[in-house]
Amino acid sequence: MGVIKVGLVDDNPTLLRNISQNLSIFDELEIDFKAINGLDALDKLNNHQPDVILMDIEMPAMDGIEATREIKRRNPNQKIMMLTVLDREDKIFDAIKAGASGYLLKDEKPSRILACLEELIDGGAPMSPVIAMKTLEMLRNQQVLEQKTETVQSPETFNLSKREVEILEKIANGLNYNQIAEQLFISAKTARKHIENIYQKLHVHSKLEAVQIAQKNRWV
Amino acid sequence: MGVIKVGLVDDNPTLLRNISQNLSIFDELEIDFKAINGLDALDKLNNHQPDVILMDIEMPAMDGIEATREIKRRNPNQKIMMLTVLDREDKIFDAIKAGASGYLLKDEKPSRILACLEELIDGGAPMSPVIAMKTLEMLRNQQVLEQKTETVQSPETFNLSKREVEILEKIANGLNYNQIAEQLFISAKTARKHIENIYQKLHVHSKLEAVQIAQKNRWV
DNA sequence: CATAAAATAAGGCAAATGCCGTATTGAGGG
DNA sequence: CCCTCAATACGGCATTTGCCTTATTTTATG
Repeated sequence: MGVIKVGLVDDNPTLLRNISQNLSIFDELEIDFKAINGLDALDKLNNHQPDVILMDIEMPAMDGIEATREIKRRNPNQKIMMLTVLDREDKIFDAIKAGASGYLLKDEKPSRILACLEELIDGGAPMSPVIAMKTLEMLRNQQVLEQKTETVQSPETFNLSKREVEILEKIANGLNYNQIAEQLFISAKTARKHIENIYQKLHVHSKLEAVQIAQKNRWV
Repeated sequence: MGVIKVGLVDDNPTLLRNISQNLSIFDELEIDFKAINGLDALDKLNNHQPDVILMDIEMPAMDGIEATREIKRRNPNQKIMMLTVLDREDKIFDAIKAGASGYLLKDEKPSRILACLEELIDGGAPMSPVIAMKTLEMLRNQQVLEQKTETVQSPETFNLSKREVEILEKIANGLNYNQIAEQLFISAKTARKHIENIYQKLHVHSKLEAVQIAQKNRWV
């Protein structure tokens, strides 16, 4: 691995210069380009191939999230690390969703930034401690949310036959007895009988309730 | 911050000794206790208060995931870091869900483990690069799943009045006209009129379809 | 092969539903 | 002050639905 080529994107000229100077003391990397917003970055990428882009979030014209999304769309292999003062959860979310592989706060020491850049190149996902913790929390919460909607039961639990599940699907599609009969090539009377049996097995008394159970358990 | 007290949990005696020796060269930490499985760890915790626990995953009697869950249940503030050779996604998932705040692979250098322990104590969530990347991927995937069920519209889109949404909720609860009328202190005829109006606005022709739209858009 | 379970079919009836009117009242906006 | 709209209310009617019964055929399953 040779010298790491870094692209810097930040709308604040002072910060941009500071970061640039702080990083340029390291022989392990070189500043490939500087951009002052997302659009500018996209433009710069036309004649630069940085190993990694350090991206601010809040910028005029095109913010870091959008820019990340667009850059990753054009080149999915481009490594992008968010470098920002923001640690708002929704922004972390959006950044990760957009394709960022790392997320550092601006108060990290230059040596630490260098270490993180190397980790990123190496296929890792370096994050500032606070960010990493929030990421885990998001993951945990999402899991909890999914678990709530769990407790699904299979049709077999209710002794529903294959045909009855099929009928249930038709009911869920809003069809009436005649339409169900037509689609399944049976008489309307038979369709109704099936549905009566379904009601008994599910302990319900209307299409509406039957469909709700079907949907809750993801049979439809 | 004084010396970091570390609890080690691993069923492999050789590994346990190796880790212990590798870490004991640092003055910044001390080995508080060693345990050979989850149950043993729980027992040891009765008379030890380590700052952090380094936990293996695959162990007999009680594995690291279960042990983590139980330890966090008893003391939510206990910091636990998984230290394992496994990097299977589902295990990472489970470990995070169980309450682990960090996840390191066993091939990390001792100095790196120390740094991660310090980061953990500091409120961070240190992870080996591969793990961190997988964590992000999981988060991204979950997001994508949630986005699919998006495209929700507000009741206002359909010009539904407040009362009509209220009626819709009752319908979704499986009530018939009379029951709705009772609960809202109006006549059954009025309830039916409301529902007729709802049908027109939603372009549907049955309770079932109306409720499905309501559920799809999360009005209920 | 026997037997049970599932799928098919039909008749009948009361209640619920969907759809068509009309009409009054009160609140809010131009 | 007028006008609209939401909310209230009622009558009628055709259709759908939920529930009851019985019965034949097909399909596993031991």
